[in-house]
Amino acid sequence: MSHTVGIRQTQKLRTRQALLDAALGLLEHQSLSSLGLREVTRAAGVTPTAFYRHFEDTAALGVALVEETLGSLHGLIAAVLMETGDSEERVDRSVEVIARHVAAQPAHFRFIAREQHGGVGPVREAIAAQLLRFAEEVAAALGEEPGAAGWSGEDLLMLGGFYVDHMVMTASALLEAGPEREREVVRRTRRRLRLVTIGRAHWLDEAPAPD
Amino acid sequence: MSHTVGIRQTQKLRTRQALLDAALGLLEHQSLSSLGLREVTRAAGVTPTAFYRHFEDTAALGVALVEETLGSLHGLIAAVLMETGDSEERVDRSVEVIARHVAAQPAHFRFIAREQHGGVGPVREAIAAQLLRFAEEVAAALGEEPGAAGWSGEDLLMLGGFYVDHMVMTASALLEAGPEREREVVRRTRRRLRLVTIGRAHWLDEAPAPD
DNA sequence: TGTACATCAGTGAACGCGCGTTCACTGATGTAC
DNA sequence: TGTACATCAGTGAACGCGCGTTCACTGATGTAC
Repeated sequence: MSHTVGIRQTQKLRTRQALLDAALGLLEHQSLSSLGLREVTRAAGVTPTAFYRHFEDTAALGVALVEETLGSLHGLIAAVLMETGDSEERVDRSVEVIARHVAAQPAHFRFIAREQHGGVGPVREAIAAQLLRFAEEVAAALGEEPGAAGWSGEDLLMLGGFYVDHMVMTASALLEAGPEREREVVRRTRRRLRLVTIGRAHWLDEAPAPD
Repeated sequence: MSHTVGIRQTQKLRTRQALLDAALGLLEHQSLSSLGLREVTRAAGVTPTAFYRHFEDTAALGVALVEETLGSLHGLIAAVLMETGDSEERVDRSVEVIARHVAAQPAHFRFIAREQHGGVGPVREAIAAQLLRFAEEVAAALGEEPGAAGWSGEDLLMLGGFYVDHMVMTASALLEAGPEREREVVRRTRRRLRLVTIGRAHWLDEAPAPD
């Protein structure tokens, strides 16, 4: 009961991680819906039957990969947005942070970009749920800013979702571009976000009818 | 030589279309990379070997589907953007046009959204090429507007790409939402585009340093 | 128009292969006393 | 601490199945004369 961890559990978690890592590697060049169970176990160095000790099927493994990629990121973007400095600085910092994360874990983000609209329902839903949480976090962070005075909750969420969608889009574009075109993508993304920043500054002056 | 069409060619095209239609139907619930050749021919009502008379493999069929979906759309969005009326009207019209097209051919657009970042390289490239053409067309249309005086070619292309990316994003969101949440997605999309419109109006006043 | 030959879209049998899943098992780890 | 039993992560053989691709073919359509 007062066990530290347990050799058995440690080893089990190690195998589980080996399966996740092997799958992630294979998913760089294919979609989850075509990923084979045997293919994963072969790459992980275990027998096909061992797979069932960890996941019901490859879809369940996909959901676990979503958690691994996005679960630890909560709070990060919102924190950057709440840093001191003017809007432009903060936007630039955000883009930088995304670019760095994508460069550090390219396979994880490629997986998210690929499966966000992929053929495996449970994985799509897991990604959508995580991205919604991000949008809410960003909306809350934006709501703290002086410039957000007078903004409705709905508009803040619209804006938060806008930013999150662009982060995903940017991550995907960075992966597609490769290292040599990265600067170009970063530059374009900054300009797009600057456009949004300018729009935000004049939103209340030229606010639309409530529709 | 002065043949009208040729019975043989007519029938061949009919079979080819049956393969494309069958594939599109199957792709509503799976990705191209997991689509089987036999699966397609079974749904189309021909033998597996007949497939090879039309496509080298399922990737080639995917590229053909990209052409079928996006090839006929060129000029359409640009035309809407060049209509008379103020910015807000034109934006609303654009969203309407997208929503109508997506509602009319949901399977085609789901395919594009799914495969834009999917596991099949040639298809990803075909989609990227078509979307770049759209971005250039939209940029050219925007350049014609009085409000675009003073904009650099690069910024126009940035903006055109921005709009195109959002069209794809919107199409995908509409499909994910289903008919009952469609109004909500349309409303949110309009607000996002309005934000961009406001940003555009003040872009030159608050233009960034050339970086 | 009629005939003889060429073309070629689609057929059907056959192949070897890797798949997901089942089952009884092994042996190291965990637990109770 | 030592022993006897329970647990359970991973094994290895076996299964039936659908896959992509090959090949020689058929018979309707096209063409040359």
